[in-house]
Amino acid sequence: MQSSNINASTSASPRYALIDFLDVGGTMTISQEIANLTEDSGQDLPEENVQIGSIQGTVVGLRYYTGTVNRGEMVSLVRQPQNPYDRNAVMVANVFGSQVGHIKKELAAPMAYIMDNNLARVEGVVPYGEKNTFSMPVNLTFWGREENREAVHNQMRCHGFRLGTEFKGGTTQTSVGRDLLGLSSKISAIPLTEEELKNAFDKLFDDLMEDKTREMEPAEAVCTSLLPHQKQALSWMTSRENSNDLPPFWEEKHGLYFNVLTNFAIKERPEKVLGGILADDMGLGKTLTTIALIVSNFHNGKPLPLEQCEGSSMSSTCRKKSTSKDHEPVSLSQLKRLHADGVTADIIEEDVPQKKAKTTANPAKKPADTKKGTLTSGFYSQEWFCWMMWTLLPLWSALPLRLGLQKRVRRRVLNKGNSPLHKVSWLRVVLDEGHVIRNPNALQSKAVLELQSERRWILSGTPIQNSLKDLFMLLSFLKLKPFDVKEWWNRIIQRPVTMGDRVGLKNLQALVKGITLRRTKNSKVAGRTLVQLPERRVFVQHVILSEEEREEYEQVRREGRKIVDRYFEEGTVMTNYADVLAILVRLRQHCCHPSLVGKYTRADDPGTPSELRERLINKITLVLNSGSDEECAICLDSLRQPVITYCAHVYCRPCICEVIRSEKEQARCPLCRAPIKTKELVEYPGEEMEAGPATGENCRSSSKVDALMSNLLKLRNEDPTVKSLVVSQFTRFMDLIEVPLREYGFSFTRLDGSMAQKTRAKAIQDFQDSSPGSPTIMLLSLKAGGVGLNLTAASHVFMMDPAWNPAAEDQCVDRCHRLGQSRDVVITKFIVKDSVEENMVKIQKKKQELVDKAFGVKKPQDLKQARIDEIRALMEI
DNA sequence: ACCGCCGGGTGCC
DNA sequence: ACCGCCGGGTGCC
Repeated sequence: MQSSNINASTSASPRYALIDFLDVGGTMTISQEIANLTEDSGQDLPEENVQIGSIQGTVVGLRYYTGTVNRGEMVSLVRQPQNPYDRNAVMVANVFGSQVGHIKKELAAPMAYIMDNNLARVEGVVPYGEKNTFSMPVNLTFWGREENREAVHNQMRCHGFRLGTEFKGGTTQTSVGRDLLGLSSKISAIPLTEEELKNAFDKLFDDLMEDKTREMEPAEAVCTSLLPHQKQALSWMTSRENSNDLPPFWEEKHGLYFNVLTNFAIKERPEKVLGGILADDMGLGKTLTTIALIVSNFHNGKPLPLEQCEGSSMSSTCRKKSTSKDHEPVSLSQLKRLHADGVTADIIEEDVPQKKAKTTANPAKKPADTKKGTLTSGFYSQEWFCWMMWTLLPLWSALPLRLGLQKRVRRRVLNKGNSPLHKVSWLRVVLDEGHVIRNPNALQSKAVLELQSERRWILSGTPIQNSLKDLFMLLSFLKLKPFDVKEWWNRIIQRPVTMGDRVGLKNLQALVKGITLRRTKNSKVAGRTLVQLPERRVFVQHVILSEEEREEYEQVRREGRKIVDRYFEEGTVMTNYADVLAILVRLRQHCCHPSLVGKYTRADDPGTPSELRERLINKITLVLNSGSDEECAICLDSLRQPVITYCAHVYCRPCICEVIRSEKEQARCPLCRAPIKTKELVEYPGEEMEAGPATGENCRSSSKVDALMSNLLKLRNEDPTVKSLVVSQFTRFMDLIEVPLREYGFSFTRLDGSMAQKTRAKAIQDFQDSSPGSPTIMLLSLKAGGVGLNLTAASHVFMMDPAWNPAAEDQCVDRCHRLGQSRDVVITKFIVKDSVEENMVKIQKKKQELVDKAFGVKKPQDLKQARIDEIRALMEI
């Protein structure tokens, strides 16, 4: 190709980020459990959605602002405490955030009080007068907790206003939404029953594939051939990226742009929404399809120009592959080298736009083009990404190498606003396993929303995990206006739908359909299911404890019960939830192997009262030994020099000390905002503990280990080539299992969260190797068995201990029960009889039923009660 | 007239 | 704003 082509393509901002959130879906860590608890106490709970009253007010100052509204359109009310003319000022803004005016000051006074004290949220609708020059009426509705009703009414009365229930004359109804079904208003006024709503939710993401069946061939550089459904996805994704159409639900009408869902109109053409949600079921090849998209759809629908690679340490490889017809895959060692001296270096060394690449391994090719902040010179991280992925295609099993990169990216992204990733105008940002951004409070979610990009994709098999709320962040990331702002999402979709509003539900369905492609393994293309996987059978094997084990178990249970009983008496179960979980972990560990339960040595610490210290050490020990590779919430890496704060959150010592150093006296815990001090950090006693049970005790077996071994020996007798995964949540349990594996001469590998990427990749490669003498067993920590991992060499899975989250187990099994698996997969779950494990299984089932029943409409008090009931059931109280 | 009334200037918060 | 409000001009009928 001529150099002019290179110019054209490079100046067109060739950038990608494929951001992988790998640690999803694994076991829940204790802190995650707690985070989930608090997550549910958000402000949009039904109990806070009581209508307190309504009143008509006045919007003034219209002539000073550009924001306009339509008849019946919603407006938002925003406090302006810093307003120099009136500290009670309440600003009125339209759906697009443009200011329309202010609330008249007499009314703003009581409103300010109510809003500032969180007595109620106020929502506005303009009933008429939208064309007025100076002021317009606004119907204000106050929403809040029942207990604040009196206070709100009083405050309004003090200022001479009386809140009513209805607006006289005119419509209370906003003109939001089109009656898509053509239902008469009578029918649509009948709210949906809970049952109907549940059904609708179940089906919300069912087979969103009609009209999306056109296939597209990927660019030549994609060496793996795509399945028909993948070609369809590629075609759909390409059309979503290249479309010059208005974003979903927008229409042009006499020079104005209307949103058919909301009836909102604006003069300016709404920004394009290029991208969407690829929500295919696990194992259908979402990532592969996306990589095909990256390679096939660059600018103007043309493939990525491979010549860009020229001059880099990778160029020879890339060019050879792209020009010659035989797409011989690069070797693993080549990839490793690239990983080591190319990409990693680029990302670490802040290669920022407008600057030349400094990395010696990647000499800059052209001077930087500083226009529009785009980046043309040298080999910056983003180009490296696409090259890495391209070269990886024929070598799909080398995926973990790529994943190693993603972790760095994730950490980078978190360095909010300041990260090199935030300074780049990306062509495309893809969130692999994008549902993890569903918590809007999480730093990673906030950071990801800040990324500048032309095209955005979310890949997720489970776009909605718990409730409708989960969808909000996804729309927010996709910048699908106005749903990227919480208030509008709540008012237009979430509240109407949870209150059973039919039009709201129709709108939601249209919304999802317009931006989502989803197929399941059972979806049919031309009468055939997409993926024909071998069978998958699950057996539960009950394990009976030996007399000695039973005695020990009962003792631990009695001790735990004593503590939990006390919490119940005090009514402090929820405040001591972490403690209760800790006790449960001990019991679960006992079911696996008695010596799993850590004992700690008490060291003197003059700074901390011994009782507190004991409790804290207890907690940190459990966190670290839960087998779930707890991360430090600051650096997001595995914990190094772990310490626990008085508020019971665990961080790396250097990380938390840095926080305290920079914030000084104001230092607060990043997770709970409790004040923290350096001298109030309690260390993990560490090594002595690890060494503790390593002697003598380890030689002892356990009933569960025995049960596993007899299974493994039987299998080996029947067929010595059969490979198995042995999965546990406790890495130290895996240590203990290694002993008899060696004793019986099994060749095995191991994969857990603490392993470096290099050893990880090696372990996977060894295991997947089918040559004689290769390992037949892989010890796999549940957490490490995350998305993307390919372990199809195994046809047997032994789940050593039940997880709280059955989905995590399923996902782990999917590592081997996926494309490429030729044998039937047999899953054996070991459950200790008459133990906390049996109770866990019962709760898992019950929980599933509950979730099915109350999807999206669960009440928080029920949830809290459910947790307490769970604890009761687990502890048999 | 320390008022009323008139009519011009003016205008969110 | 085809309003309200302000403050200056003005003043019997």
